[in-house]
Amino acid sequence: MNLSQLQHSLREKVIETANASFGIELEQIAAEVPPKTELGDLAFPVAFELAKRIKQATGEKKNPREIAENLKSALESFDFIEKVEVAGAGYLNVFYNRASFLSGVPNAEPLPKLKLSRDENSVKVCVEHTSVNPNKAAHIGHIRNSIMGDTFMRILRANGQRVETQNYIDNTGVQVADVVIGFIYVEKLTLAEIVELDKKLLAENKTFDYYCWDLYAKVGQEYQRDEELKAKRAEVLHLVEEGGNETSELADYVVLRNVQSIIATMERLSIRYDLLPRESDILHLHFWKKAFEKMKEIGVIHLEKEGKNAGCWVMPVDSHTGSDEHEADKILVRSNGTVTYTGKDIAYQMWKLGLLGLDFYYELFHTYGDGKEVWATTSEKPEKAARNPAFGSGEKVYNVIDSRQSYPQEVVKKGVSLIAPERGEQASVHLSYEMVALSPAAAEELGFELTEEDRKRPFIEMSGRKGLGVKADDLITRLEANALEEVKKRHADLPEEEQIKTAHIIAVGALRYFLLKFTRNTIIVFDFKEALSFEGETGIFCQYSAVRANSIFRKLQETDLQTATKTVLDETEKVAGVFNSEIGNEIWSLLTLASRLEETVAQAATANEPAILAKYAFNLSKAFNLFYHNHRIVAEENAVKRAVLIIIADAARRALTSALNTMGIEVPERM
RNA sequence: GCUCCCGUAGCUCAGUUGGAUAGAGCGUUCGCCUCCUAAGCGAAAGGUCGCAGGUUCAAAUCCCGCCGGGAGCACCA
Repeated sequence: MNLSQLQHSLREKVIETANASFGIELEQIAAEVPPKTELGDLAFPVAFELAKRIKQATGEKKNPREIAENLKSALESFDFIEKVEVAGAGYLNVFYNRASFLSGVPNAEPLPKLKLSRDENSVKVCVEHTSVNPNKAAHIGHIRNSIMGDTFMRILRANGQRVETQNYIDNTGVQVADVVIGFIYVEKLTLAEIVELDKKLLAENKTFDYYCWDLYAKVGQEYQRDEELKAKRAEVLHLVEEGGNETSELADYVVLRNVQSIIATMERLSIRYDLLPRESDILHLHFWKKAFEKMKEIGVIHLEKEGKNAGCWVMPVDSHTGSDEHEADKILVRSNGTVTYTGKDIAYQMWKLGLLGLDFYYELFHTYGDGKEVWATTSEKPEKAARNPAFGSGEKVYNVIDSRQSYPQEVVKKGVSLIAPERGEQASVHLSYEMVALSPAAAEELGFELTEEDRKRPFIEMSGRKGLGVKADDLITRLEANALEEVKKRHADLPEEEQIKTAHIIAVGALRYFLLKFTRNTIIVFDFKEALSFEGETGIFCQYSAVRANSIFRKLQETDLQTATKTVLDETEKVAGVFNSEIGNEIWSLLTLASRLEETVAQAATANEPAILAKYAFNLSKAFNLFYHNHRIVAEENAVKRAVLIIIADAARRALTSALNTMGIEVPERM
């Protein structure tokens, strides 16, 4: 029996007993972890609730402690239970039998459900993340999106679901058009010349996406003083959308190179994709037309006859009240007959959920070093028979998009649920998160001049248009360099290749943890000092803790773990003695924390909150560091104590390693 | 104007479906490497949980009203 099963049984028993003894039917009862180990392993504050319910039902006033005493005996009969105490005003505190619990630990897999992720029968869900406009390099804000999405994908997989990861490519948007305008009208380059430029940049060790970053900002400035240039946007945008012309060919190249860059950047952070859906294909394959027909058929949208929305197809959104400035209705088709972004998004969301009745064609986009493939959508049926896996049709779709998009996401969700009420609103999840902004100091460090007013602001929003932001590759490179310096200090004897590899793992751990430790609706005000810190609550702290744990087992004989397992199974009484000694509570608390991994991963999944897992990894690391500091396993002479310590250290390192892997953080050999 | 988010230690943040003495990291002060890695460990100082009401045996958490900060509400994408 594992911990969560035990908890479940205890809960059931409490509910059953409450019904039998007092005739009260409890739906769900709270179980919590007591604030201190001395207070037990699990607490039920259920007696308070019962006292209230009894009073309501019979008018009889009962003391919560008395009620708790009644429930106590019912729980004590369980196998793994050492004792049950009534504490405080009426808490029911449960103490597990430590020795018998420990004997079950060595056989437990750290994340048994992890294996199910390859099960073809498990539920399939889609997670869309990254979706950077392919007109420039990715910055730290995009990285938050990708790390959030990638980690959430890992959490879902650890919970046994099949997950398809999609990175949406908006290749026909204005941002791309802006950079295209920059190339054609500002830089006055042809496609052939751009290709040449690209090669030249490569030779100079510069990158195309960085060049576009600067060009995009430059175009933004040009727009401010050149109205004519700005007027070209609509024309260029139209050509790009239409396809099959010189401008769109140029755009295709710009998009391709930027997408390649973004994928390379993300791979540095261990982030990969299954599919790159392209907006142009949604247009060319007329996804919207199909969705539009369905919406008209069902009557969820209507043609506005009069008023300022006359001639538009609109969908009512009841969560928004209308005003003079803003209508309560959302326009999906403009009076000129073209579809809005939100309209397209509804059609696309339907495809993701397998509700549209249309599909893309696919082509191989890229193969990662280990053979894993990324596919992209296309509009044309490929000549050779496609050997791509089936894409889309998720039971549930998670869109990782920042909170500023909450309103359009709500409209999409609403629209889809109206078309397919059987799937409802819960099929579409907007995994929203707050933006990453810059502290005024960080903005100045990047060379931006701030006004007095700006300096007083709590944060400065990043802006691709202004070229203001911390580029992802720059930050990763800086973290790697700092880590390498430290690794060289500590492990001068290691071959350089190893040092670089270690530094890379450390840098990824630092960055991923940094962006995961904040809950989703906290605005991250980026500060270089904090982001580059290698001490305190960091990914490095967690990695270091795991590395130390592993170093214990490097020092031990290979047979020591087996011997310890046997000892723990055979010497139950002596093991109990160890737990009853003065170190008992401390080592036990580490063990129970380690055993809570599975529960924590599940919690992170249901709460849609990766930060829960990050906090867990940090707390587990902290607890292990304390344990490591207090006990010398290798030198321990008492065989039983040594065995207990070994089993606990092993449980802790397995749980920690799994937790970190679920966050996409590796544990290096040495650091 | 309307909707949503935030306000917890000097700073940055956690705080489970309401629960026991409100926690962590950084910073400050003071200790700890003859010992499995000091990227570590320990100790001290630091709080009117924005303000004011309400519900409850119990409120940082739920409700109402204020105050302060942010985002969104396009025939833009």
